[in-house]
Order: sequence, then C-alpha cells, then structure tokens
Amino acid sequence: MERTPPHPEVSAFDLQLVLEALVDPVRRSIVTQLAVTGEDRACGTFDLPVSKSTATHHFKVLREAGLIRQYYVGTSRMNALRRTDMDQAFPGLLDALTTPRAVAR
Amino acid sequence: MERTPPHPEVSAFDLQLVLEALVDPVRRSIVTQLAVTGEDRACGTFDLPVSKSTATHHFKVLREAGLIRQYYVGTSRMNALRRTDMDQAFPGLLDALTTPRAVAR
DNA sequence: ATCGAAGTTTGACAGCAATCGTACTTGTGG
DNA sequence: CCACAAGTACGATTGCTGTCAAACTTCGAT
Repeated sequence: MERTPPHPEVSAFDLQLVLEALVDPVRRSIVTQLAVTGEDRACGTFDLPVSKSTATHHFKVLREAGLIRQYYVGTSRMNALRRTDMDQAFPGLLDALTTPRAVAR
Repeated sequence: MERTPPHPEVSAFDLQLVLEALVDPVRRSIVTQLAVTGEDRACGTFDLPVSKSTATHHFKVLREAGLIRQYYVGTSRMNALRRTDMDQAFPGLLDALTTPRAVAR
C-alpha cells in the first residue's frame, strides 16, 4: 500500500478515461457528492450501494482518470475533487454533469 | 424496417443513456463529425473503423439516447445531431465534448 | 425486371468491467 | 500490546457490450 498513490498530471488527462470513469452511476455519484459539498471526504463517508472492496475499485478509477486526488489522514483516505484541473483540461464537462438538472435525471 | 424509427422526446432524455452512448469512441466520433460539419449525413459517409452492421448498432444507440435524429432519403439513412434538444436537456455537455481541445485528446 | 447500393437483422462470440468475499495491511485508542 | 476501524489486494464470477458474418429488405437506376 503506497502512501501516496500516483496521480496523472493535467497534461496527461485523457477524455476517454474520464468518460469511462463518469459513465458508471456509482462513480458519478461520488463525483456529484464531492461537487455538491465542495469538501474533501473520506471514502467511508459516501453513501454507496456497493461493498468496500468495490468502492475502493471505483475510487481508484476516478483517481487514475484525474477526477479526484487522494491522500491519507490516519487510516482514512480523503478524496478531493480536482475541479480546477478538470476545468482546465475539459472546460464545462464537470459543470454539465453536476448541474442539479443533470443529477436529477 | 420501419420507415421512421422511434425517437425519444427531450423530456425523456436520460443522462445515463447519453453517457453510455458517448463513452464509445466510435459513437463519439460520429457525434464529433456531425458537430464539426453541422450538416446531416448519411451513415455511409462517416469514416468508421467498423463493419456496416456494427455501424448500424452504433447509430441505433445514439438515436435511442436522443443524440441524433434519423430519417430516410431513398436508401440512405440520414443522421442529424439533435444539438438544440441536447443543449436544452444537458446544457454544456455537447460543447464540452466536441471542443477541439476535447476531441484532440 | 434486374442489379447494385445502402442499411438492417439475427445469432454467435469474445473481452471487459463491475461485483463480491476473504485475507491482508496499517494506523489509533485503550 | 491488542483490538478495532478503514481501506487495499486478490481471485473468481457474471453479465453486458462491441464486434463480425451472413442473410435479408428497400429503393433507385439501368
């Protein structure tokens, strides 16, 4: 278990990876919850309909796509939305997907 | 072969379906080509790396998600991007994905 | 009326990705 | 030092989806 897992740089962001990450409802729910509250949150604080091991998988996919940044605080792994990085790489994308309008549908 | 295949109304658009449609590179390529030229195009005029039957499948997925409108002209099936409908349902989404910036990545 | 062009339909297949349980690691608090 | 909490890693399973070939339909042109 690495202390600091690898995060892609903005210049390495890949739209295909980002969309593959966002197409899963569980992962989009994570992103939405991060976007709404605007605060970093530990994995366990999310309301997810899957097991812990599956949740770990989803967080990994989001991290590798560049959507979230992860760091440890004790045994908790905190998750932060990389909002500015995403806005720089793909302007408007996060906004389009975290709008109440879009979330409700 | 129905003359006019079913198209969803804007009020029935579903973000999950739209994202599932857009996550496939072939289908996103179709949408991009439609967005760039801005004109309706027959299925056969697209540059796609798949067989005809696979292409048919992709156009069907795009149509059922509400991304394109299809109509016959002779034996050709024309495809039109439902830009205004999409913009109404999910503002900014198509723009974010058809930007040269996004397309290039 | 025939032939070809343009798509569609169907069935089969292959690969991937989401899921879970179990076992494991690593900190924190008593 | 020990137990528990928070995640991670791994292997197995399962269902979905993209793919194709082959046969078929429809329309237009000759």
